Amino acid sequence: MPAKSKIPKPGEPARAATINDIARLAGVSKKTVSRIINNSPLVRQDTREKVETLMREVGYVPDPLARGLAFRRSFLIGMVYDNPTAQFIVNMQYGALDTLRGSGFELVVHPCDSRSPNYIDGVRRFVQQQKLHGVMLVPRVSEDQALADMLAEIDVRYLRIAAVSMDTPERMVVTHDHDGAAEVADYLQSLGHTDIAMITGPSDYRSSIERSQGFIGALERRGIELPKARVVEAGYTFESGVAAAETLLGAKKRPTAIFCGNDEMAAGVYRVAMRAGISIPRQLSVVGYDDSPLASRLWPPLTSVRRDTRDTGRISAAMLLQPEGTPRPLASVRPHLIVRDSCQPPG
Amino acid sequence: MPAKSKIPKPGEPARAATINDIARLAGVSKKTVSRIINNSPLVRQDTREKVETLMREVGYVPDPLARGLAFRRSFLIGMVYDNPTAQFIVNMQYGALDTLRGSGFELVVHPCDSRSPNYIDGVRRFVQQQKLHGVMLVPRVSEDQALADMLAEIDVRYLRIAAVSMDTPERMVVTHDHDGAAEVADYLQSLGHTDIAMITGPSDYRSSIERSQGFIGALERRGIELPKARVVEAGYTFESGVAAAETLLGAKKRPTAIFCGNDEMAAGVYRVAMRAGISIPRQLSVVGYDDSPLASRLWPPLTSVRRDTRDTGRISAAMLLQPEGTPRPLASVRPHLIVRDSCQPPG
DNA sequence: CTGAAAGCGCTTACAG
DNA sequence: CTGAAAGCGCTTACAG
Repeated sequence: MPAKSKIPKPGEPARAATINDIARLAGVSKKTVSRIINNSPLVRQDTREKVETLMREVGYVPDPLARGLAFRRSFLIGMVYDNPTAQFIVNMQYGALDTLRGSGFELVVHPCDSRSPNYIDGVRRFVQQQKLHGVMLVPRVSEDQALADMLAEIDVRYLRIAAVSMDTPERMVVTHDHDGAAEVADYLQSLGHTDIAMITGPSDYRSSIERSQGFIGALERRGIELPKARVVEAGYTFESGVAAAETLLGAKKRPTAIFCGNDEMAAGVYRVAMRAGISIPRQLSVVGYDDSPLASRLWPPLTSVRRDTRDTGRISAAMLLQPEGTPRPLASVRPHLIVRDSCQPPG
Repeated sequence: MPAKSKIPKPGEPARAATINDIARLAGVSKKTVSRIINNSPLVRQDTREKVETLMREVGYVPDPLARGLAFRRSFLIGMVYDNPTAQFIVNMQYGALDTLRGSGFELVVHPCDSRSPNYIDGVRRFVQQQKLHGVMLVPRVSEDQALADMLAEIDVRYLRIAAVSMDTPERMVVTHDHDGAAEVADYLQSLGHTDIAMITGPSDYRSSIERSQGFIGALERRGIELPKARVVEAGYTFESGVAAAETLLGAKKRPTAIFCGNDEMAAGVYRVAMRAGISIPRQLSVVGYDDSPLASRLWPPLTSVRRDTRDTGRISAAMLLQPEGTPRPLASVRPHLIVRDSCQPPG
């Protein structure tokens, strides 16, 4: 045994306790302490209690760096995303941290550009170098099968948040955008609208496809057909919403209601309507998706589909912390319509 | 020496190279490799080049967990904040990651509630358990001297982003909110406004104090006095902006221009003006602060003070990566006014 | 249920 | 300028 001074000399800063200190003070081997840290059942109940009390008294917390080195895996959860909506990202982070807090795990963020050709390489380096415990994949990167394949190949746990299931249940949290959009269709139909339009997000986004199909399908079930000219694809941005609205509202006969694939594009519709002197909701009803802070800042306050992003983050992180191979049903979060003042029956 | 098989058997997953592999392949000791990793000058140039080439070929990256354990310090930068504005937080994260990317450091986020009595304890645990390399303190937590004192006491590097300097230069990035607000004053005066009002943020926020004093001081220098009744304190939120605007716009004689301490509160003024039938900018000029996405979504687009948050994040992270004790002048980012359509000369 | 030995992949003294 | 030994604080086989 190397002669190591265990007693800090007076005036010396109090060194944080280690597993050796706990073992010595409790009169057990460090292996037993390790078993307790890792919740092994192979410890007598009274031994466990004695040691746990001691750890609490001393304020002992195992060093994640040392554990990580021995485990070959850190105590970090990565969040990978490529999303322009700040509030969505922040809520997702809050949610993940709600469940991580107190668990000894921390959240490492990794925004990226999924249009860049080597972004998957960037994620791989991130995950491998940091030996991440698991990765949360947020839309739209969550929809990228090549990314998921890469992660599976290097054998790292990941969780995909997406509009529909596209992986094994233990790797998915499904947000049911289809149903959220269908609820909008039902609402507009119930108000009496029949000449309805939609501004969709990019057609290579799964969320966008689901919102469009959910909306159009539900209208059809209620006997309302959406002509091709009433569906305009845009880019989920304010500017693209403006352009799409100009097309739609510049038509000889204007629709009486527009459903937008997100709130940003709905704000674009507001802008064009304002400039053209079209009154919302008197002459035009508008619905968004996201229920972002923007929705309630606009005038009139925008009716929109809320998704509980923070809860999605909570659930996702919890699934990543579960012991591997835990069988479980598909996890879901459900959107719902928040009715404000941007719709009324057609004039 | 333990007999360890260095050659992976065929079919075995290729184990990542370690410092031992590099040392053996290069024919030097691992200590020499370590010196190269850590940029020690005590290595002959040709040795360095030979080893660096090898590392590149093999794709060797030192394990941050092992280095962290030996250094007693991780390769993680923490970002601590308590801020309701999602875009601000996200931009700060982007900025920090701009400089962290490729450095081997990663960003760990830690939102918190500075009103909670034990939040400082929470930050301490976060910093100590993860053995963070450094911490970025974003407003408003950056203004909390008790937090900074705690971090100094446990001897961890931190960096404070704040409206004015309140620490040693190597620990500060100053955002000069005073000057941003003064620019607004000059602008409104130049348009001819004399009956001006201000909605301030909370008086215990340094940013709020600086914006108020900067605004009021600049007006005074131009001969315009702001009566007490024209300055209303609010809470940096939309709702508080609505309440403050009701007070200001309900007065017998309305001001012709209102400067708001942030865009959220300016959106509140828009809301009240809209409901009261007061036309912006014809009957009322409005200016915000932040230049958030909201500013350009509102109608009319809001004139606002832009702060380059992403750049602030970049600079802050860079300062945390610098070798300790690097002398340097005070770091600054400067705000500037973005003129849109929410102001005109008083009618 | 418990423990002694070896190892995870690095760095820090200490020599030379 | 370079290296052999010991250590950072944990866990994984392997024994008992």
